[in-house]
Amino acid sequence: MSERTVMDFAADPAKALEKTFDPAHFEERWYSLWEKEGRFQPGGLTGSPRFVMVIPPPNVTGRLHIGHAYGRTIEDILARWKRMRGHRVLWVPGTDHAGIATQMVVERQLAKEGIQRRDLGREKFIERVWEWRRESGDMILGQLRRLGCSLDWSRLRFTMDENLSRAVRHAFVRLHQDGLIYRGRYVVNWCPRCETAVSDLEVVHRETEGAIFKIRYDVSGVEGGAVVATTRPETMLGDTALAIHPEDPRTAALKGKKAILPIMGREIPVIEDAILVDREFGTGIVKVTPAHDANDFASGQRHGLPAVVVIGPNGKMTAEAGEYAGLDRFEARKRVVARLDAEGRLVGTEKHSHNVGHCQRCDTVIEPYLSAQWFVKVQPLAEPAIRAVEDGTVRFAPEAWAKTYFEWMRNIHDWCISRQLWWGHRIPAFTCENGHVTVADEDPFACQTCGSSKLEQDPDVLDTWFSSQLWPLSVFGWPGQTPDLADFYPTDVLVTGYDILFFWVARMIMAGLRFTGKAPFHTVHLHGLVRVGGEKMSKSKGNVIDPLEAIQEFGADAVRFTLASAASSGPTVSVERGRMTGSRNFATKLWNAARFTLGQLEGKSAPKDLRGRSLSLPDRWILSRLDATASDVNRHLEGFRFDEAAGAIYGFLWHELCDGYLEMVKPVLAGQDADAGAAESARGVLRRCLEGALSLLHPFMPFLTEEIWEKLTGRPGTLIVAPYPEGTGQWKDAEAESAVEALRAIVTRVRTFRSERGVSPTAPVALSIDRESPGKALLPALERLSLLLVHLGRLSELAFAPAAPGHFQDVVAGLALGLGLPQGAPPAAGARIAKELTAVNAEIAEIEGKLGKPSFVEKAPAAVVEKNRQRLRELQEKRAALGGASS
RNA sequence: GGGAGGUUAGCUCAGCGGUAGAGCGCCUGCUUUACACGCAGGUGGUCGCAGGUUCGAUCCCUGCACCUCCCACCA
Repeated sequence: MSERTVMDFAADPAKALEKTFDPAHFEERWYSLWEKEGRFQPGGLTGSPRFVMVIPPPNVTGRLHIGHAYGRTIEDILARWKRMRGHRVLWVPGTDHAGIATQMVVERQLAKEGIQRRDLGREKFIERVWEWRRESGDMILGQLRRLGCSLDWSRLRFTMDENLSRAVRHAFVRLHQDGLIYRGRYVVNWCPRCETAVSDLEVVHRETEGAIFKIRYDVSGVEGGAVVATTRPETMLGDTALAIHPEDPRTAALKGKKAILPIMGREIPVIEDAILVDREFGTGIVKVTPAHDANDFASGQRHGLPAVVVIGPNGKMTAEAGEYAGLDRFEARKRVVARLDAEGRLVGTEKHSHNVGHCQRCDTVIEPYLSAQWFVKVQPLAEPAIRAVEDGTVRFAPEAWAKTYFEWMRNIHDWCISRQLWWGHRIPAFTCENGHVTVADEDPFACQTCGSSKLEQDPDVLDTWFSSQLWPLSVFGWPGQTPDLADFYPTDVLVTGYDILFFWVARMIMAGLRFTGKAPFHTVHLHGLVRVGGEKMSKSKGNVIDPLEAIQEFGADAVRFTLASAASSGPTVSVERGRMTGSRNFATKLWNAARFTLGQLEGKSAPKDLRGRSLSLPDRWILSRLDATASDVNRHLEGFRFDEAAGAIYGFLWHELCDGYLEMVKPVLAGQDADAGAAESARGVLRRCLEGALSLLHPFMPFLTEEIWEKLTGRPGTLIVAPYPEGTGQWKDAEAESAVEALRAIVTRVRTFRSERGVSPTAPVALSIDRESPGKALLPALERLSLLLVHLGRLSELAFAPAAPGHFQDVVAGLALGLGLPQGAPPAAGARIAKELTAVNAEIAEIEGKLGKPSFVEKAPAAVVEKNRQRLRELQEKRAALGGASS
C-alpha cells in the first residue's frame, strides 16, 4: 500500500462545514454533473448484466404529485442500486398524450376565451393542443430531475412522437388483419359530457339513491295489463318489446300478446327470453329497450327487435322521443313519470339504491348508447398473458396481485378502443364511397376492395391505453428491428400503482406477447397508493403534500427517504409531514457524522486496508454491523421492501455508528489511549463505515451522499458508480457483537441507575461485575473493554468482583452487577424496584409453568426449551439481586 | 352478488408460531468540544371480538363486527 492510499483524501477542513446544510446548494450541481458525465446512460460495462425499466409515462398535462414522487423514487432506488452493482442500467423517460384528460384541459382554456372546440375545427384545435404541450407539457420532467431520477434523457419519448405513432398504427393494422379488431354497432358506455365512448374500465360505479318505478302497460286481452319495474322510465320511450320468462306461470297469460307502449301508443310484442328475464325477480316482466341497455340490446338481437334511440349523444332526448325531444334526459325522466302518474299508469314508486356508472374523467352519469365503435377481441390475447403469469414468466411483487390479475383476465370483455375525440392517434381505417373499409400502415390512395380513390379516414381516435400498452416496445423503436429493441426489450422490472393493473399492466403483457412473443418485463412491482394521515389527499381536507414544496422545505433526499420509508406491502402508503422532518433530521445527522469523521481524518493517516491490522472490539463490532446491514439492505431491496431497507440503514447509521461507535472511539482518537496504532485503525474503520454508509444510502439519498463522498474521497460525482456494499459476511464477528452489546447494556443500566435515583448524569458510580455470573463467558472481552466501560459509564471505579456490601444489585446480559453511589446519595426509588420485581416474578412464574409441563419439554424444540431454562436462571439471578438490594 | 386487503403504543405504521417493535408525540434530565434537525433515561399495548388447531398464537384455521378498495348487465 502506498503513502498515497493511506493519506488519500481531499477533505475540506471540517470547520468549514456548517452544523446544518442547505440541500439546494448541491442538488442541482450533482444532477448536472451526473448527466453531463453520462451516468444515466447504459453505456460502458459491456458484458455486464443489464437492468431496464420504462417509466410509467405521466400525462403531459401532469404536474408531479406525491404518488408520482413515490413511484419514481422507488424506481430510482432500483436504478441506482443496480447501477452501483455494476449493471448497465437504462431507465427510459417519457410522457403520455392522455387523450381525454389533455383534450379537457385545452377545452377548458378555450372556454375561458369563450370558444368551443367545434368553433375552431379539428385541425386548429389539435394545433392548440400541441401549442399548449410545447409551452407547459414537459413541466413534470423538470420535476423528476429535481427529485433526482436517473433517467436517460437522451431516450426521452412521447406517445405521439412520430415513431411511437407508427407503432400504434402498426399494432392496429396487425390486430385488424388477425381478426382481433372489429367494428360494430353495439351499446357502449357513453359519456354525454365528453361526447365519446369509453371502455368498461373508465366507468366508475357508485351506489346511488334512486327510485324504482312500476308502470302498467296495456296488453290486449289481458286484464290488468303488464306491470314492469324500471329505474329509468325515460328509456321506455324507446321500448320495442316486453319480455317474460317462457316458464314463468305468473306471466304465462302474456305469451304471444301485444302490449301498447304508454305515452307513445306504439304496439310492441311480448317476447319470451330466458336469458334476459329472471324468473325469481320482480314482476317477471321486463321492458326491452335495445338502444339503451346492453342486455336489452342482446335480447333485441336474438329476437330481431328494432332499436329506437331516444337519448342522443349529448344526453338530450331525440326526435324519437316525441314531445320530450330536446329535453335533458333527467328532466325527461321527471316529466315521463309525471305523465304516467297523471294517466294512472304509475302503479308504485319505491326508493331504490343501486349502482350507477359515472365517467372516470368528469363524473357525468354514463349513458348506455347504441353506436358504431371499434373493439379489440381480447380473449385470444388474454390466454397467453394468463399463462405467462401462471408459469412464472411474469411475476408480481407482492404476489397476491396475481390472483386479481387472473380474475380479471379470465372474465375479460372486448375492449372498446374508439373515442370520439380529436386529440390522439387517429384510427387508420378509411372508408370509400362504396362503404368498403381499408385499414393500412400507410394512408391508402385507393380502396383495397373497389379501387375507389374517394376515401375518408375514420374520424375517431384510439383510447390512450391502446398506445400505452405498446410503451415498452414503442420506446425502443418497434416495429422497427432497432438495436435498442434488441438490447433492451424485454425490460426487467415495471413499477406502478395497483390502480392501473388492468388499464395498463395487463394490456402491456398481452400486447408484448402478441407482437414479440415475449412479455415486456419479468417482474411487476405493484405499489400502494399514497395517503396522508390515512386519508386520501384532497384539497378540501387541506392535507395535500406537494412534493416540490416538500423538496424545497426538506430537500429532495429527505423527501425520497420519507417516501421509501413509508413504502409497505399494503394497499396504502401513508405519508406524513412529521416523517419528512424526521428524514431531514436524519440527513443532518449524517452530515454531522461526516463533519466529525472528516475532522478526525484531516491530516492524519487512515488505512484503507483493514485486514491484517489489529482491531479493537468496537472496531470489529461496527465492521460486523456494517457487513450485516449491507446484507440486510440488499435482501430487502431484492424483495421490494424499501421501508425495511431504509430502516436498516437508518438504524445502523444513527444508533450503531453515531450513538455507538463514534462515542466509543472518541477517547481513542483523542489520543487518550496510548496506542497510536489503535487510533490509526479507528480512523480506518471510521472511514470505512462512513464510506459504507454513504454507499448504502446513495440510492435513497443521492445528493447528500454524493456531496459528502466528494469531501471524503476527493472524487466528485463518482459515488453513483461506486460499488454497492454486498455484505459478504467476511466481517461477521459474533464475539465482538456480544461483547459490545453487553457493554452497551451495562452502560445503559448504569445510566438508568442514576436516573432512578435522581442524581446527575455525571455523578460518579462504582461498578462491580461478579466473576461468577451466568454470562461469565463475556468477561475476558469485557475486561479488555474496561477503559471504555469506565469512560462511557462515567464510572468512578470498576471492579471484577462481587457486589460490595450495601451496593445495589442487578443482572444485565447475564452479568451480576453491583452499583454504588458515593455517600449522601438518595435511596433507591422503591416503587420502581418493586415494579420491576413484579415483572420479573410474573415472567418467572410463566416460564416455570411452561417448564413444568411435560408436554412442553417433550414437544418443543430442544433449543427453545434450553433458551427458556437459561432465561429462567437469569431471572432468578436478577430476582435475587433486586431482592437483596439495600440501598 | 362475488373478491381482495385492513383492524398492533396517543398518531402513522412494521412484525406474523416461541420473552410485543420503529418513527413521531409525551414525561425527566443534559451547554458530554459532530449534531438541540442533538444526547441520555423513561412513559405508553388484554396485538378488533368469539371459537378452534398447537406444548405454545398478535402470527395458522373458522365465524362475527367494523373500515378500505376492486370486480359484477339483475329490471
